Amino acid sequence: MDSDREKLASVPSHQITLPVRDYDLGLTLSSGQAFRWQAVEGEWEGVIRGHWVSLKPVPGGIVARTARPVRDWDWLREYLRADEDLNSVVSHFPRDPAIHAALAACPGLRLLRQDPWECLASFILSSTKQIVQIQQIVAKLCERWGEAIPTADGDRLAYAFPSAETVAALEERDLRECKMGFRAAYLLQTARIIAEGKLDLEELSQLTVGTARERLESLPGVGPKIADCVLLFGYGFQEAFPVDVWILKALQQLYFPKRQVTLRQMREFSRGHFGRFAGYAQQYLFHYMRTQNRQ
DNA sequence: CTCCAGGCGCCTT
DNA sequence: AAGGCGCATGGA
Repeated sequence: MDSDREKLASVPSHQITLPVRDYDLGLTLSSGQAFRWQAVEGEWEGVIRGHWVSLKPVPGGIVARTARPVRDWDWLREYLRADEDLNSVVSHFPRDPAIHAALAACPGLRLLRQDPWECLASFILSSTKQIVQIQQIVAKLCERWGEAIPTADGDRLAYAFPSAETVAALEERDLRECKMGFRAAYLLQTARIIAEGKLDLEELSQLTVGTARERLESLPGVGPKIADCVLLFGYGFQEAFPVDVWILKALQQLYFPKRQVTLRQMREFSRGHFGRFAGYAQQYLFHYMRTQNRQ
């Protein structure tokens, strides 16, 4: 019986159902950690490590459809962190009113585990841009310079995220065509450093979070905030706590309503206060602030 | 029209 | 160490 199931599971297929709970797929994919997801008729279409995939929430799980038959679905489980137990993460949060409100405001919000290069490049492009605009820039970059890949419906194509080597071979004006402005030079220089092997992105996952952060911050266009985003969303260093303008507002308003606190002091405070899964707490506070601000 | 956006690098104190 | 400013671009 079990061996039959093994055999069935290893047969290449265009579809799989991943069992998950406490998982708001739409909220997670549109929460500003990844920039390539599009809502199409109740499903979410995107590209993960060169696989076009469509995801649909169903009771008790997520149904994934691909263009080509797939034997090993680990890339998808890893990306969605499908095996992570949200309750055990939340149990490590500090018990304060701010976290409580943020948790209540966005149940089922998750962290993704993205490809490090795509994550790094995307967040280099994120500085002083709104999420919608980052999505547009990344879409242009992929359409213009990414490899064309098949989708589930015949003639329509999707595009992979261009590799560091591909970007490194371009000129700055090629990148500026994608409307990324002054970020073009940063992306190009960073791509060349990686393509030349001067920094090994694969190796970073084996370092301590502090050393990995130092390496990332040595790249042009990568400061503390972007480094923390890459550590959190691309490598799964769950203690990383990106501090951007929204989080600054959130911490100021929720934890220091009486006195003005500098960005540096906020980084200091967040390191001590939020614990092992600080990155998850950050994502909840970030999204909480964004939704509050909408009205 | 002005203001600001999931910042960073460089230049002053 | 800490603060101010310019940087491209587009949406509100």
